[in-house]
Amino acid sequence: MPNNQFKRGELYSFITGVASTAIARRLQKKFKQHGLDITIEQWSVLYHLWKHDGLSQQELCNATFRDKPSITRLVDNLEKLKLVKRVPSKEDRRINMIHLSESAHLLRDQTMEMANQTLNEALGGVTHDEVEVCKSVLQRVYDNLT
Amino acid sequence: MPNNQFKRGELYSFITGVASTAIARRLQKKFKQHGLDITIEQWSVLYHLWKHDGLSQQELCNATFRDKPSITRLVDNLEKLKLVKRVPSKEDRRINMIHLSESAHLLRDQTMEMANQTLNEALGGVTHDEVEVCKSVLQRVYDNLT
DNA sequence: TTGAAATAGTTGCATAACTAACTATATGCC
DNA sequence: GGCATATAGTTAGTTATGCAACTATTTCAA
Repeated sequence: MPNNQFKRGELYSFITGVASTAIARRLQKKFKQHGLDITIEQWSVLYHLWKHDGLSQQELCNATFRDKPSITRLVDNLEKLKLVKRVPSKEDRRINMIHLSESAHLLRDQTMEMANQTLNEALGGVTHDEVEVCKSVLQRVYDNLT
Repeated sequence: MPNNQFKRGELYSFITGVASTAIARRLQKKFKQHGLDITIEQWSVLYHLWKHDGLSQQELCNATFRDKPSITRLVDNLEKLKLVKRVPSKEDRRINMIHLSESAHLLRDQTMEMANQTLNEALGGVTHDEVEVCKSVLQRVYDNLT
């Protein structure tokens, strides 16, 4: 058995090791099975644009917990796929507003259904309250490290 | 408020967005502030070797929830840093046993103290029970997806 | 015993992440 | 007005991740 020295490490190892990649990988696999060839990270950006089209890159950074270079490249790749378009703001020329293309809009329902199905599967046997505690813990850990 | 269609997406987005990279990167930043210049992923491998030296790469895959190429490359980089050494098994020549170097042993106490301190900080205001619920939810999500 | 299947590990390719350094535009103080 | 500072976004360099295809070794069964 590990001694006390390792207790915190267990939790860290668990949080970053389990939750992150397992869910993402599974979702991405499902996407591919359905002929949708985008990465889970690209999906997470589209996800926020589906909720609110025309977000700036900085707003996408905040929404997805990513830094600016990460969003720059994700938007690059989404533009290559013709799913989004950068539109410079007229009020503030430093800002790019990211707009969904027609095909990105069409992708939405299909993708949402698939994602919800997979996430329901993943959350089988977990109560709503437990989910809330889990989210709360993760949020506080995140905030504590800021 | 997002409509129902987005409820699961919120959770997914939260778990993978927050827990995975955001927390890991912030921990890594803290490590760096304390003069420890290894990545959080390298640390997670060392962490398991500190508990049990001489694990095979496959055992490290299981322990860290990573695939084989990831471990191959992490071990590559740890070897470059002279922190570990691959030792072929005599019983089964397919297997590499990963052994800690002297400097890796020396790193241990210093690192553990710092990691525990940082992780305690990260878990400030979170009760033991909440942590247990969180771990339990993540474990079940992981199991559901396996 | 020999050949198929399983297992351990590596390599190539693509995407993504962070840091640091950079450009361009906007803001605000003197 | 003009210069310092802040903000939005990009680029370069390093590390990490996933998948698919590969080699080498072991196991097992016809």
